[in-house]
Amino acid sequence: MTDLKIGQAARAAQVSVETIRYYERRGLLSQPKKPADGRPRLYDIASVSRLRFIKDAQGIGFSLSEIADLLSLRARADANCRDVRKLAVQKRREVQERLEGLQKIATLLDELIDGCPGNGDIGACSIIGAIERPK
Amino acid sequence: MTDLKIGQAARAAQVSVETIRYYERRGLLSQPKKPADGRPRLYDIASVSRLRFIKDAQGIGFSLSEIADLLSLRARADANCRDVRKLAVQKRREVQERLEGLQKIATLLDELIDGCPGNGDIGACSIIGAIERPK
DNA sequence: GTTGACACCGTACCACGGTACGGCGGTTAA
DNA sequence: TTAACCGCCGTACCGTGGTACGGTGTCAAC
Repeated sequence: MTDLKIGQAARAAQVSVETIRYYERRGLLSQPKKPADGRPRLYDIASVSRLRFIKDAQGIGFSLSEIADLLSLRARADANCRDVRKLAVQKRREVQERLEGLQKIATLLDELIDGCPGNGDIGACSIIGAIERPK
Repeated sequence: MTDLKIGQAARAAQVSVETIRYYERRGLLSQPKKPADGRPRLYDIASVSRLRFIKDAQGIGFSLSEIADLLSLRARADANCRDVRKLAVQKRREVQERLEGLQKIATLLDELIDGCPGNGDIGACSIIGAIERPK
C-alpha cells in the first residue's frame, strides 16, 4: 500500500501532522486533492521523501525559502536547464562560504582544546587568546 | 580615545544601537555602569571586539545562547579549566556534524551542477535523481 | 533659546518555523 | 451505540533574534 493518510505520512517522514500542514500552507508540499467523498487525503511515497529532503536540508542550515528554491530546481528541470544550473551554482557558493566559516570556527576550537591541558592549571589555558584577540 | 558612546561603539562593531541593548538584556554583553552624573555610558574596545565575535560566530550558524556558552569559556578560564575544555570539545563535535552535513549538500549540489549541461537539453539534466531519489 | 543629535528606557512589533488548541465529522472496534 | 481515534480546518500562541517607536533628558552649535 503506497498511499498514506496524513498521520501515517507524518510518522513515515518523522515530522508532525502540523508540520505537514504548515509546509502545505507554505507551498513546500502540495496538498493531495480530497477524494470527493468524505475520505481523507492520501499521500504517496514521493511526499514522504520530499518531507525527508526538507528536513535534511534544514538540518544543514537551509531556510524553508532556500529549500523552496532547491525544490524548484527539480520542478523546473523540464523548463529551463540554464536557470536551474544557475541557482544550483549560487547555492553551491553559499554552501562553500558556510563551510569556510565553519572550518574557521573548528580551527579556533581546536586551538582552544589543544591549548588547554584539561587540568586546573590556568596559565597554560590559552582560551582568551584563541577566542578573542584582546586589546 | 578608547572609550566610546553607544552609537560610536555600534558603528565600530557594525551593529545597531538596539542590538547592543538587546545583547545587554540577554546578558551577552555587560552594560557599562552609568557615570553618576547624567553622562552617557562608555564602552571600551573589548566591548567592540566582543560584539564582533558575537556577529562572526552567528554568521557561522551559532545561536545566541551557544555564543553565550562560547563566551563563558573565556570568562570561566580562570575558574575551572576542565569544564572549559569539556564545553569546547562538545562544541567541536557539533561543528563537525554541521561540517559533514554541509559537505553532503555540497557534493549533492556538485553532482547536480555536473549532471546539468547548462543548455536546454533536459534528458541530460540529472536533477531529479540528484535531489530526490524517487520511488 | 532653540534646533539637532544622541543617549536612555520601556514597550510593541516583526519574520521565521513551527506547535497547540478547539470544534466538527467520520470509522472502527468493544 | 458509544468511546477512541483519526482527519480537517481555522486561529492562537511560542521562542529566537532582533527592529521600531515614543517619550524624556542632555549637550553643542548657531
